[in-house]
Amino acid sequence: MKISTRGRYGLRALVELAACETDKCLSLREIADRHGMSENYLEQLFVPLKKAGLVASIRGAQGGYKLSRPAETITAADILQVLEGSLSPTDCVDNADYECPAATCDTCNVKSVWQKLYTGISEILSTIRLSDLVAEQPPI
Amino acid sequence: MKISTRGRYGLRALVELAACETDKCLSLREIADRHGMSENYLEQLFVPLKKAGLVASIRGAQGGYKLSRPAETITAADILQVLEGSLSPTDCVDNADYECPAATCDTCNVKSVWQKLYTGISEILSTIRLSDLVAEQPPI
DNA sequence: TTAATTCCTACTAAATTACTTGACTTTCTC
DNA sequence: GAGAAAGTCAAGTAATTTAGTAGGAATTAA
Repeated sequence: MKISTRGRYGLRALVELAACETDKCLSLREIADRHGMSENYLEQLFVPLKKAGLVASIRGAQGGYKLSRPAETITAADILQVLEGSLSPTDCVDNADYECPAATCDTCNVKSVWQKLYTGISEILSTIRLSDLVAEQPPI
Repeated sequence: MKISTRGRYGLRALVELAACETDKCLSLREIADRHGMSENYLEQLFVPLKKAGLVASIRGAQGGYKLSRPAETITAADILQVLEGSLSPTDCVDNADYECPAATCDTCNVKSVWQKLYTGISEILSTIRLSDLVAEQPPI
């Protein structure tokens, strides 16, 4: 039940973008250097983030990434959902195609646990906005 | 952010024990057969469960395992904590020995997210008692 | 005595994670 | 127009974790 570096790096990177002046963009190199991350690895995380419409890229020199929506409208749930694949603690509570071997024989006695956990995790993360995280940050 | 089979199998197995008559014990073979689990694998999960004082074993023929406390006093948090190692989504919020590389240079801007998530997960899971799960179960 | 069971140790195949490498494309600046 | 600074794309890979398997020793009810 650990968040992987994908989620951790991605969230930190997007807070960085959110903390930036409006319409200024940051290069992955800058973010990676500042946080001690691998630039190439971070690059891979930005592919799905861009595809999900959370960030926009500017190519070429002096280019980089910026948020594609206001920081108030992007939550930790949005980001982690994209980078971790899903917020659910098991496949059985969010993947319609998943066939639980236990479900067929009435032996799964704990699905309600995963359901409650999923709901709770989703609620918590969707109340956390990037703008909140920027506000928490100590001034540099 | 997925619960592994350790946690899933272990929780299901303990609900099974909780559903059993008081002071009767169940063998791992019975549980494993009923749930389509590997008996040897399940056996490995019961080592830490026993060490944590959640189950007691009876050796020899007609032996097995039973809960070592009433089902009302054992929560999903107790079990998952033991089997998953911890309920925290990152090492930085529960492991005092963990040194976050970001913390030293004030670049970690998201610790509050993991802290809130950890608190939420712990709260949810600690309100779920084995006795609740047994009560939910359809009668066989 | 035998069969059922826990206990214990070791091994292993597959998947996942966290990268690295390198070539290619776009665009700003000089 | 050249060169450098970026994003884009496709592979490869070492280390770790996961989910088991395998097999024997110790214990105990019948």
